Amino acid sequence: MPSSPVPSRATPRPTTLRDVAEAAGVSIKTVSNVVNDHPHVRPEMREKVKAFIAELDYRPNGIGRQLRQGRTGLVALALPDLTSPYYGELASTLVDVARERGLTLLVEQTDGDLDREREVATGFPVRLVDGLIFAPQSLPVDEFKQRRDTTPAVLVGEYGEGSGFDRVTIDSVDLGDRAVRHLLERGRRTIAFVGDKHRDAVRPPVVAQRIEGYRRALRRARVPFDPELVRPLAEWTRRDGAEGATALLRDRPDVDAVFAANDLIAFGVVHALRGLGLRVPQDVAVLGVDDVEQAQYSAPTLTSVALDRSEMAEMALRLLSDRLAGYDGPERLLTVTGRLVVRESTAG
Amino acid sequence: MPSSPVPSRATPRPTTLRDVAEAAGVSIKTVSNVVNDHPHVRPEMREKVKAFIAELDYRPNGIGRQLRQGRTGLVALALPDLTSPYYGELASTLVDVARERGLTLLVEQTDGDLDREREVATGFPVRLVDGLIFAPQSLPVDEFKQRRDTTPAVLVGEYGEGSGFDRVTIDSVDLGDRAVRHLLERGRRTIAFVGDKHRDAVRPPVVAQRIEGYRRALRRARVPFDPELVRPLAEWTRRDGAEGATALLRDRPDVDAVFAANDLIAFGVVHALRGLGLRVPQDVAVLGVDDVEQAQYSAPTLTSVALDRSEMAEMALRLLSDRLAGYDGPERLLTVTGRLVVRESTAG
DNA sequence: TCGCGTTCTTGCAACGTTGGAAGGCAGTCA
DNA sequence: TGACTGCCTTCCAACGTTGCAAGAACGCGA
Repeated sequence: MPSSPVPSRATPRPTTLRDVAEAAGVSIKTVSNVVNDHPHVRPEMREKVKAFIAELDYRPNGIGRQLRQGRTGLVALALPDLTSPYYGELASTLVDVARERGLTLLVEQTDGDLDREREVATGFPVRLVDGLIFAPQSLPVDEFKQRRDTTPAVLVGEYGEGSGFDRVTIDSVDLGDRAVRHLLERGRRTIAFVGDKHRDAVRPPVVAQRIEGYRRALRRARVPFDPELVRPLAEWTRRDGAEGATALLRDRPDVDAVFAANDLIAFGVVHALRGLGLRVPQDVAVLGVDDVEQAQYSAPTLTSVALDRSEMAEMALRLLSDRLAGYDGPERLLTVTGRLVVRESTAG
Repeated sequence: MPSSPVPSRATPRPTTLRDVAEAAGVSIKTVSNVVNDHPHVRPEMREKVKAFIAELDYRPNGIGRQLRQGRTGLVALALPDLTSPYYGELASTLVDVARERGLTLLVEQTDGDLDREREVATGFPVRLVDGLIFAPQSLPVDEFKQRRDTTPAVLVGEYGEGSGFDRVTIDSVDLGDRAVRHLLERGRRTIAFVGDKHRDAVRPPVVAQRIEGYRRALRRARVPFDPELVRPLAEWTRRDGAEGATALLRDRPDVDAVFAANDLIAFGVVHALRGLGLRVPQDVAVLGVDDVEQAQYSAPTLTSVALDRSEMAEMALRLLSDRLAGYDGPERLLTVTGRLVVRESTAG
């Protein structure tokens, strides 16, 4: 009994070079030459083959091509969390810039979790990407240094000093200094830092640097450093920022300014202060970092230190592209500096 | 003269099955059997090979494997923009859910641009992904319907009625109805809709549905529909929301409530009202859609219609996984309904 | 008519992997 | 000792593509 050939709605086998070649009555290689605009094909033949390509909707199979060429055009982007506006905006510009360079990003979220970051550093269990753009939070630098995976990697963020890898970094000491100097200039003297963090009893570099900048500004202004004003948070979120501010004001009702480690924390802080009946900026000034879009629209609008995300994206991809193109020199470091954007939350 | 064999710091060729096989003195296939936990390998041999795998840091080359297996485990995610909190949060959960299912997402941004969306629909010029999750904005459904690419696709959002594709959709008529009913219940009568939009003189379905819900609620309450209260915006952004609100209040100083098409617009509206010296909610109540995280922390906190992003992500990946697993039935539709979350911006 | 160069086209091999079939070996039983 | 069995290992082919080398067709001049 002949099997009834019911045409399936299911994915038929996609068209391959061979199909086009057979249809056009030429060899596979000739079709390949047409697809890749290689010479040695008569114009009329070229046209003919192109017609068949269009008719059969042939599109090269990336896998075959990449197997042959040894590269995929894929780059892994590993960052803590796409939902935070900072990383979301960074990822967004990275996707665009990568596209311009003919690369496609593939996204991994680590949640800043040590194990997940370790996996990323070790290398994905299956080799698929040509490169890695990585924004680690918890991973000890020494561990990353011993990475055996040989695909080029670019580190983004304050993390990675001494790792030997290309980096796009932020001068967060300077950033903290500028932020706190601004608050001091506005006459504030009891300035809290909200967003201290520890991983295994060590401050991640981003935290250490922002606190160092904070202390540097205080020192210059001869305002004594008060450890009680440096407030820890479990996570840099609005929620924890709000909780942290509530605790801060219970312990130290005398604070007149808050330097929040990022804008999300700052939003949480403002929210909590409002709940406590305190006015921003009259009673307490608040300043954040990242200058996320929302900072221009919050009430009050938020003073923040802006970091140029598209510049960072450009830099990261330049570093990576050079490695992919074979650059084999010593690691390179590009640094972004913050720009203070003054708004209502620190007025007066 | 012998060439000096300077060990290059450049990417050495990664370890392959062949390397491991040679090192261990067995055949390639035996190593492959060990890697894939296949039978017919003596335990001691298995251990021995595993030792060499670890020593040489062998990890299978994804391309070779996928070429053989005909699939990549990659899924393209095409959405307008990662920076918007709604899409950022959606992408974030999609990435996580996909990971659980052994899939990796590869991100494309369309900016809601017709040409970019057309490219996505047509299929990427190089075949690389097993499936597509797509949130279109501008593409006419008829055009998508004629898509020749045979990789399974799932549409996310109000878009896609009659396309014949699997969809995860939002009941935005119901959503608009609930939102406006809430405003009516609070005694508001002059309710504006901010966020009308046209593409080629046609409203995208998301807009059409929210406006229909708005009108339905008015009709039920016997409040006459006033076209002047339906306000167009070029983009659903904070900036345009603010501009739209300014224009609205100039034309119609009598409005007592704004139903914003999404939360970003709502933030812009609140910002503009504040600039005009109007109080929210006393003078004008404001309500948004999406219930982004920030809605809980803005001042005033924002009433919004929540959409369960993780439910949507689960649904989208379930639909897609089934197709990848060979499901070949008719298209399926899963619908998410909104949940009103009442906060300060519509109080009193 | 032949040889030669040019232009176009084809065949072969290889990238790294895995399924299936075939091969080798040791042990068991007659 | 030989045949058989079962286990372990190897060999072969194929996935779709492209670089290289070789082959075919053609035109032109001698």
